[in-house]
Amino acid sequence: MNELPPLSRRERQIMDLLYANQQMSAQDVTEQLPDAPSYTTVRTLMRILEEKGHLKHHKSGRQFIYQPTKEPEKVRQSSLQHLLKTFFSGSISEAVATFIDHPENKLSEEELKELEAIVKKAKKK
Amino acid sequence: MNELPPLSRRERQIMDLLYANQQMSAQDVTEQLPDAPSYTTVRTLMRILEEKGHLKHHKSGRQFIYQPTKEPEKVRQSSLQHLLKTFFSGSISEAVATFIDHPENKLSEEELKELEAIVKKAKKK
DNA sequence: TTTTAAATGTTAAATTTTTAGCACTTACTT
DNA sequence: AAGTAAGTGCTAAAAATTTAACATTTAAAA
Repeated sequence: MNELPPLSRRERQIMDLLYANQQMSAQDVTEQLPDAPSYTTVRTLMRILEEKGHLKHHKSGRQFIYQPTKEPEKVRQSSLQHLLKTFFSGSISEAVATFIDHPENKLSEEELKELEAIVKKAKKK
Repeated sequence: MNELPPLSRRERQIMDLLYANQQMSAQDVTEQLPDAPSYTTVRTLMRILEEKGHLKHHKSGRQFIYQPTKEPEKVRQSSLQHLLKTFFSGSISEAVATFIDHPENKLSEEELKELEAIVKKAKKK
């Protein structure tokens, strides 16, 4: 299973929003979509995404609340892999280095602690 | 400047290859493209990408060698940002954690060292 | 319970993307 | 220098994507 064919431009934009927000109505998506088309259009696209198996929905009041079907963990993992392969020679540390290079991105206290823990744990092996 | 409209499916696939490989002929791309169409088709797409300003080329013998126009550093940065925002609540450490969770991804000696250095440097501030 | 506003269902046109054929050019080979 | 294989230029059809109008249903309000 898995290995659905790649998404179109709009489909990708919509799925990205859904992954970031966990669950959204067509309304929500319409509001957040860059260069948004009409509400009707967004609904059509989301219905298609559901037909293709990328989204599912349940009802809340009279509206449909959509969410991604695939396990977030797996999608995160494979998206990260793809990014690393495409832009960072597959190296996670190179990605972190790039992140920090950017002046706007400072590590929060919390993130720093978490990174330290990760490094410590990895060193044990 | 910047802010070119989002790429189509095939365009995205091709640009990803170009970012991963720095420079490629249409031949190279045709070989590596998933579910590849004909060589002629790939050439057309790359010409379009050049027209849109995403690629440039120079000649080598009789063939065109293409490469991305935008500064790799900027593209890396913004792709990483987008991924973090979409899948990791914007947190780089969460991404690293996810990376490590996956059994196949162990940190190489080198990567571990680099991560340590990054953490150390960040702690100074 | 009736009304009504807000949702979904259905359908189809417009546009963009994707595809590739054929003509032409050009750098190698002999 | 002529021939040829390997490339590019140009063009257009086919397919997929993107768009949205209009009809219908449905839950909430009066």
